[in-house]
Amino acid sequence: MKTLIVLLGPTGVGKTALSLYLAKQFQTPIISSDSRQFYKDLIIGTAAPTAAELQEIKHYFVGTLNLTDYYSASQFEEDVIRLLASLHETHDTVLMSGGSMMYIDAICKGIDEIPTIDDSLRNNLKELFEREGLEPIRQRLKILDPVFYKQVDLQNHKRVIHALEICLMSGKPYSSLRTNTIKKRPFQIIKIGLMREREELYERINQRVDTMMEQGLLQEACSLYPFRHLNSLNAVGYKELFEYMDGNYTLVEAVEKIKQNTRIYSRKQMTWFKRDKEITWFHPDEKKAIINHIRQLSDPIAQSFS
RNA sequence: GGGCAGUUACCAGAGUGGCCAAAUGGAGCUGACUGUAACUCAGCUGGCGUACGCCUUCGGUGGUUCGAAUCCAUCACUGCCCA
Repeated sequence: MKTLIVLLGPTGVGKTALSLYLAKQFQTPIISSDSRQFYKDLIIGTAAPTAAELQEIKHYFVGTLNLTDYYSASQFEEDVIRLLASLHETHDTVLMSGGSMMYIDAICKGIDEIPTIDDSLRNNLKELFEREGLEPIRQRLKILDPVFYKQVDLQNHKRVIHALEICLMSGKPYSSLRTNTIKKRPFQIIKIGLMREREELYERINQRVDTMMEQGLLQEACSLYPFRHLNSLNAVGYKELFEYMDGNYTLVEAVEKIKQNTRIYSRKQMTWFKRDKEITWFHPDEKKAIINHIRQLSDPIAQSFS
């Protein structure tokens, strides 16, 4: 039985370090499921694996995208599933590591078929929203997809607009495309969650931000300033420094904001992961226990005894 | 030493007699989330209780009043100005 180990957890918990360790133990390459490490220009701010680490272990999906590239959880699903099919020919076990919740779910559970939205349609609705607010968009959604209209959070403009986009793009109600089926994968999935005491996690996050600044995060952000409006740069660590460059924050305030927003992000990740009952949780230091757990689940002989 | 301004919940900051456990923002906490998701959105945030509610708060103390965060006196502290 082929296996995919999914290593996940909040940002700063220590996924990268452990992923390198597990990759060596199990002789596997690493697939990144960190949606911001995909971009080749986001290095310091995403705490991407170092050049040395990338050389030591083969990584996929690290630094493969341009900032202007369109990408989505659905494309990630397609790309990773195809990649896994070929990796599994030579590896029984493959490791995926990262904290992007929806991207992880796209691999483990699959995501429904939904048309990709044209730029022109996207821009039209964006303009409408900026000009007249959300209400006209809600009203159109109510007509085109009354079912979803009842389910959405009507305050959440991103969801409301997107739902309407899909209705217009596909000519069908969005709700009719939402099948919510979990796709069967031709491999076994072992989900390992990493967790630390909150205080410990926050300390690591704060410290990591300081380290990023020492490594030149400000310069990295400076060079990306011209691209600040791209979605890929709507990311913690960059947007705060852009605010500083605009004169809205002092540098000290910006750094403090990065720390805060990283902590908030880590909490959102935990909220998402908490409801996934397939995850087995460990402290990152429990290497032996993690290895045993994986061996037990992936080794067919051990399995027959359990 | 004299004059003026101020002291409100974790922080900032409204409120100047009843509608005040006290606006708003931030932080914190909880949660939602299937395609731009490190996005976006929601709830809670003095204590106890599911709730009607009850109890303890607005620098300290003492008053006025049916009733005070709000008025008066006084003490303490902080800031600015004059000496």
